[in-house]
Amino acid sequence: MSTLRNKVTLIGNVGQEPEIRDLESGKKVAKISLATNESYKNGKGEKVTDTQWHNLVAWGKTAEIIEKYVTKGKEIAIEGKLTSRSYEDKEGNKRYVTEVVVSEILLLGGND
Amino acid sequence: MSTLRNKVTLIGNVGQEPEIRDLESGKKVAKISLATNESYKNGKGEKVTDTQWHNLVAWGKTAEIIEKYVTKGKEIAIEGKLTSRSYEDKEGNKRYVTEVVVSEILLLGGND
Amino acid sequence: MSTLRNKVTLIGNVGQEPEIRDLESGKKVAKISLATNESYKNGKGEKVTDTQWHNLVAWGKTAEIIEKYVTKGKEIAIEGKLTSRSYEDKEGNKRYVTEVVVSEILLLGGND
Amino acid sequence: MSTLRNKVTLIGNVGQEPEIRDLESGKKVAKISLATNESYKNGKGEKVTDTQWHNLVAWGKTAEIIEKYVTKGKEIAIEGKLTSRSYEDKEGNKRYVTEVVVSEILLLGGND
DNA sequence: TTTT
DNA sequence: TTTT
Repeated sequence: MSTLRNKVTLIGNVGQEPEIRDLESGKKVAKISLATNESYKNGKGEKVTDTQWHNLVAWGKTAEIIEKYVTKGKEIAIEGKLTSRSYEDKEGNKRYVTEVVVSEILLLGGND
Repeated sequence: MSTLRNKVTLIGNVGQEPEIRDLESGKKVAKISLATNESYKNGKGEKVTDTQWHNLVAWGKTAEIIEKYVTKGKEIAIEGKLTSRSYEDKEGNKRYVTEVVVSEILLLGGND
Repeated sequence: MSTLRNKVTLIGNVGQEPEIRDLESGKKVAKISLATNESYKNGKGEKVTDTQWHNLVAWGKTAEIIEKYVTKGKEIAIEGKLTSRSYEDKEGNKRYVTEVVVSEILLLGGND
Repeated sequence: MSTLRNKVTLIGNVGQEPEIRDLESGKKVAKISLATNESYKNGKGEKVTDTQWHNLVAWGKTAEIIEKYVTKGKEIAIEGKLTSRSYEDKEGNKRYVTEVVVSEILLLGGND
């Protein structure tokens, strides 16, 4: 499972309460919507903010850590892999979803 | 333009000839479809290959390097940012596209 | 100046007040001693902490940001390059120093 | 063993045949001297090459992969952690060594 | 939908 | 020398 060939690192803020689901296998899955914010001056010297939202998925042990410690607004750092999958929507159209499968998570700010 | 908050690193093979477009501004845009391959043994000891395809976009100078040196099949390493944008398709449905905006590219294999 | 070929990312705490020097050119240099902490359970189930100390150097604009915002104890994330250089000590022996030349810095915790 | 807090990624060429040692425990250790090359134009428009040499150490399974596949001159990508340790030299002076402890290795060039 |  |  090469992490060198496909690696995503994000540092940002959690947009909503993580969504936790229990699988039949006993394993957990956690989904997080993560914002990465970046602000810079544009050509006219105005401050511009660019926010990107990312879909994160975590399994097993990482999902359990998220369930326990990650809440809306928290600043976290994650490392993972970029993955895409397709599915058919209700109208039978092929849809694509891109997600970051989280392999490691770090709680920043040490506060709360 | 913080690269620390949102960073993607991919090492893989180019799936097709890069698509180059000249913008009215004189700038170039390059699009690449990149495969990252990973093989591992599954529970039964069978070798499984998982290929992820990624949409890359590059602007300006990076696009020019791609036009000159990157061809189908080439092994490259890239660094960039994970971005998503939405658009409306012909039926007026909102569609999402996730792309990696390339900030740096490395030609591997030292061949040719 | 390829960042892809030589990249270091550290998230840790600043051990002492950064050392700032003004060069004759008007440029600034900042030196930081950064601790990265990692704790894990050893074979006997005991919690072990492993702290690594890193020598960081930053130039110009990055040094100015450090002078303004970085203080002892702060949690920061940095990206940079791994470099080594040698010098002769007072006894004429060749000594080696390894430093991380910082290209980007992020102040974490958003507090203070 | 957080990889997010302390991460080094290097893509470069192996300077000499890796040095392999068998430990009493049966485990192997591999040492590699890796060059990362970077070339750029200086102020006068002259092409300058800056080569950095890095000390890599790998244990166990990674060391075995190195023993089998890595030879002088090979282009490899590695991921690891930045570590320093000190020892006393023959004259009783404290010396510092900085090494990258390799957690993952990738053979590039797909040749041989 | 977060945060500065 | 930091921090949890």
